[in-house]
Amino acid sequence: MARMSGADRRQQIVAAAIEIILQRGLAQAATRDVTRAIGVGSGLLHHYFPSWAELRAEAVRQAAWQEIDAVKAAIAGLPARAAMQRLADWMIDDEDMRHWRLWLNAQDEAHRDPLLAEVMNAAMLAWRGLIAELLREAGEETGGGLADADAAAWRLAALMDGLAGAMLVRDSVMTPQIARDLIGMQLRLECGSSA
Amino acid sequence: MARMSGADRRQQIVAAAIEIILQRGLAQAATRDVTRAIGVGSGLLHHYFPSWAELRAEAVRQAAWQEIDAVKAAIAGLPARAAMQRLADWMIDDEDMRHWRLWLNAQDEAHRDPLLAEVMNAAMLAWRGLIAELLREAGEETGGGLADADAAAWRLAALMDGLAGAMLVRDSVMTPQIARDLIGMQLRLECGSSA
DNA sequence: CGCTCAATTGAGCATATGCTCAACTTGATG
DNA sequence: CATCAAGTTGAGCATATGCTCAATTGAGCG
Repeated sequence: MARMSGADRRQQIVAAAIEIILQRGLAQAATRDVTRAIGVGSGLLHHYFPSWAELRAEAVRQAAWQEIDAVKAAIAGLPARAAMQRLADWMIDDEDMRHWRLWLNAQDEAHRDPLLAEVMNAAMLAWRGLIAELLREAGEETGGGLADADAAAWRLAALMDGLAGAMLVRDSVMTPQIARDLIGMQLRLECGSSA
Repeated sequence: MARMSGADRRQQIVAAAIEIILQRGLAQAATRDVTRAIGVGSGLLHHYFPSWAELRAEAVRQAAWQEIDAVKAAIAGLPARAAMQRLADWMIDDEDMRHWRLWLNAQDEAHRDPLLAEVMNAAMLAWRGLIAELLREAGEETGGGLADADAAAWRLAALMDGLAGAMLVRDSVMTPQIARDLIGMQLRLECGSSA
């Protein structure tokens, strides 16, 4: 393969790793898949990442934060209530459930891998923080409500995780449309029945 | 190993497989772990189960239904509202999250394994059915409420899955106590604020 | 006793994995 | 041009996996 600067190569490896992990799952993805995908020797991967566990964790970290940033960008400027709905739609419309596959897979694997646990705890914190902030703003818009935005954010985040998990099972009866409605109803339960 | 009847041996293998899967995770559990655990040759396992995928699916099936039956037994006779709370407590108090580990791991893996998908779809249907039934009964007790018990059951089941997923991540900030409170609040949101 | 057949064995094959290391290539620098 | 460090290679080791198959064991039966 052509020469590359260290930083570029490193980033290319991470990007390839994300794709492979999406295709094979965290547990089945292998270093060889990554090196073959970008056409480099196996030694090169280990030159930039001492172990597969570290590359894997870095791949999940980048994928997770890319997703969080993308959602932030998608809701920027919207009033809080609309932003909340937009956020839910964004998660549901996700092509082929790309991000959910990685997110839930990583959450599951984080049970056995300390590096992944670190990454996921940070990402989950940011994710709930984003939701909580929107809920607080939405509460102010409506004038009254919302006793505990953090608790409501926990419930909404967990609900979305749970519905996504159900959606991911092959031949599941859970569809994006049903999920959207269930989340919408939850929003009304949490914020009061306006809108 | 001592001789055994076919049926007994088969069941012993499944039981051992459940333990191994709990320890190593679905993706990492191996036939050798199972045969070593009960001290039999590798050929014996394949005599009863043509492939690891089938044993694995059978193990998950039995574990899932054992859990559902155990919950049913634990809430038998209780009034619906109390039964709902008991069900939630049962899921949270689960020692070392044994059942949740297997449940969420299987749900995640069901994305790549058609056999597991079949098993999980059936188990999830029964699980939501149990919750929906309790919610309907609880609605009658309280006299009024509960517009859509099936939708509420979806939300409660998904919420529990999501919270359990968060709890499973190493060093997660989610604790059994917080989860219990969040589920309790969800129950009040769904059923109206009585109790 | 011998017969039969289900239960059981375990060496072994084909394949896969993470990671090492001595050697090679190449661009920049003086 | 020579030098040198950084980028890159890939054969190979140790280990692990699912599964096969010819051979062995042993309980029950006439």
